[in-house]
Amino acid sequence: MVASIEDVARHAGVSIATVSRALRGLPDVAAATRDRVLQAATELNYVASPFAARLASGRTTTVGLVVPFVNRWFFAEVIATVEAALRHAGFDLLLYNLGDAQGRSRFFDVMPMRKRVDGVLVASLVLDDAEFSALTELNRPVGLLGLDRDGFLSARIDDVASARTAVDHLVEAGHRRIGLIGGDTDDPMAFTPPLHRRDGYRDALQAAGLDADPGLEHLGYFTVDGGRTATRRLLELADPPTAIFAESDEMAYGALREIRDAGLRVPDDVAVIGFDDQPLSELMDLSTIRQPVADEALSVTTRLLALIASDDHDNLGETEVVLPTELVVRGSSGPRR
Amino acid sequence: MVASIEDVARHAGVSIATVSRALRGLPDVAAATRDRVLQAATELNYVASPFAARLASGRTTTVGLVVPFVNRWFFAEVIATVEAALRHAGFDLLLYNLGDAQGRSRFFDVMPMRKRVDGVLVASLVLDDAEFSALTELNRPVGLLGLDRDGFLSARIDDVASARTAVDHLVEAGHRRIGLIGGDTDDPMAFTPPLHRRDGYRDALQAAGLDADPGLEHLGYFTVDGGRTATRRLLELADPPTAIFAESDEMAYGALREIRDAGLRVPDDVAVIGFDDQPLSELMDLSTIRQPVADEALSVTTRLLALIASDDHDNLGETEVVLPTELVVRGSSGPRR
DNA sequence: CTGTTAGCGCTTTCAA
DNA sequence: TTGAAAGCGCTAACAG
Repeated sequence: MVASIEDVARHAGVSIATVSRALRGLPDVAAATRDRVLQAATELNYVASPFAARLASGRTTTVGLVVPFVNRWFFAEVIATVEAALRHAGFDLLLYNLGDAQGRSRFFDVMPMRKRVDGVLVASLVLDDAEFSALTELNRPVGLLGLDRDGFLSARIDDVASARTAVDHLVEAGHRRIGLIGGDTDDPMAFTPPLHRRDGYRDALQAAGLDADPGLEHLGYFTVDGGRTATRRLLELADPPTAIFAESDEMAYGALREIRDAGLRVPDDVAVIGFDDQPLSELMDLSTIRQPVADEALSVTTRLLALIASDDHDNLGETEVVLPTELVVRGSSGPRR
Repeated sequence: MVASIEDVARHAGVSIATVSRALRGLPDVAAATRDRVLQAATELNYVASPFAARLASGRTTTVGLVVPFVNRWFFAEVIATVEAALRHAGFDLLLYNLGDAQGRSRFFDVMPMRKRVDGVLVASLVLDDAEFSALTELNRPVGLLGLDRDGFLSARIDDVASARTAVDHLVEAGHRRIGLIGGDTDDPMAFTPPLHRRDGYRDALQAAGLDADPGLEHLGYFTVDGGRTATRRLLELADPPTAIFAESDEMAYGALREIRDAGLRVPDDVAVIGFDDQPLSELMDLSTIRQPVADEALSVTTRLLALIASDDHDNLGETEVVLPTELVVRGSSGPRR
């Protein structure tokens, strides 16, 4: 009922091999022949069965994208960008969402991507050695997003330096007690930002000659509610901070709300800076660090596709790309009064 | 280098047919034989090549999910839910993001899903007859999310009634001039909510005996910025509304901001109600209509998988499921002063 | 430039 | 309950 390559061959009066060549745009096909094949294919509404092609060629024209979340801003942007780039290149996108810790261990255990992708993209996951091994054993090019590792393609921002920029900004505004709202670095679902942004925060304090006060660091779990709770704790301190650095905009939103609910003003009583520059942050008048998510995703996807297309999968070319971030100063971080 | 079914057969001392049967859990395999095969497979770290299996069986164990956006709350929730359900059932998720109008027409033209999925899920797209035909011609079960149509599985909420509930709520609070911030119903990327929510708005006004004033309806394009702009227009009216119904929470966020920037208070001067109940809406103290996105997505995915598993693809069973929404009253819609 | 042919690695009759 | 064998619909030598 649905046309196969044989139907097209018969229709065009050529062999199936010629059909295959013509349709894939291979060289060494006479223009006239190619036209005839193309027309036959169109008339029969033919498309090649991807599975037969994959089985015969060994190529899957599919890339697996592994993410820890899909419904968070950063990852949604990544998915959108990668999907578009793959579609453009004629590749399928197989999406793998790890979900929770259990899903994560099952994933690396079973490796559902085995035998079904030409390459893999992993977004912002803190991977242990066993997980890197599992990835390597796929024997396919791997691209990392938001982290890097020797021997892997990657694109990321400098989270440490960027966080430091954020905190430096608060320091320059005259703040001496600066709170941190971060992610859980021990979480089995840990992703990369919490680690590095916290380091940047600590670096900045040290550089400014400020004491690191563990009481000023609270967990916000990268959620709005987490940000609120952490802020409440910070405000309850005997000597509360006059400024807060939240490792994500979401947590910063929670902070803004909690500060105002406490009857305090932003930035006069407490200044706030976030990280990401989500679209809502402008609305919230939130100072933040802007990161070029789409550029990161596009960079590593493009290089991954090139690597897949090349015959030498070990010649990575430009391996580790670090993209610049930008301090965006808005109303939430005005100078200290 | 990587084990094939033959290696397992040799290792277990059986034929490849038996390996195939044992590994897929088919009946009529002696327990002892099955154990031997399973052990051999484990030892060799064997997994079947999905493409060979698909070619031979005709089944793809893959579902295509078509969305107009991936980085909006509703769709991100849908993707997360569908991905989890498919993974649980051992299915792959092939994600198709339409992107823009051009991408949309190319998509339905080329139908990249052809020959690669067992079923299709389409989320909140306003489809024309040609597009429905393209879907039907795939000859695969199709599930619709956020819309329905005769002969297709679907799960949705009642957007008309829900919008009416929102506007009724404002009417009951004493409002007589109620603005609408909606989506573009003529947009080629139109998705379903704008149409129905506007109808619900108009129904509610009519039921309350209020005149429909076209000047009170503005486009917010389902974005925060669009919501701001639309609100500005509404506030500039000679006789501005005392309440605004935004067809999405995002647009409502923009409205809240714009109202306050104009020096007005919410809800005393202008009340606002949104639609969706995104996580941020609680933070914003935004009244809204809560819709059970995950339930919708799970409902249609489950039924789609059942349909795929059944041999009679025309026996849809429970076809059209409508899930309840809930009015969530928060601070943005207090009684009119 | 084009055709012939041998697989790719499974599933599925059909027989035993 | 198991095995033999015929495909599934392509791609990729190889030959001409």
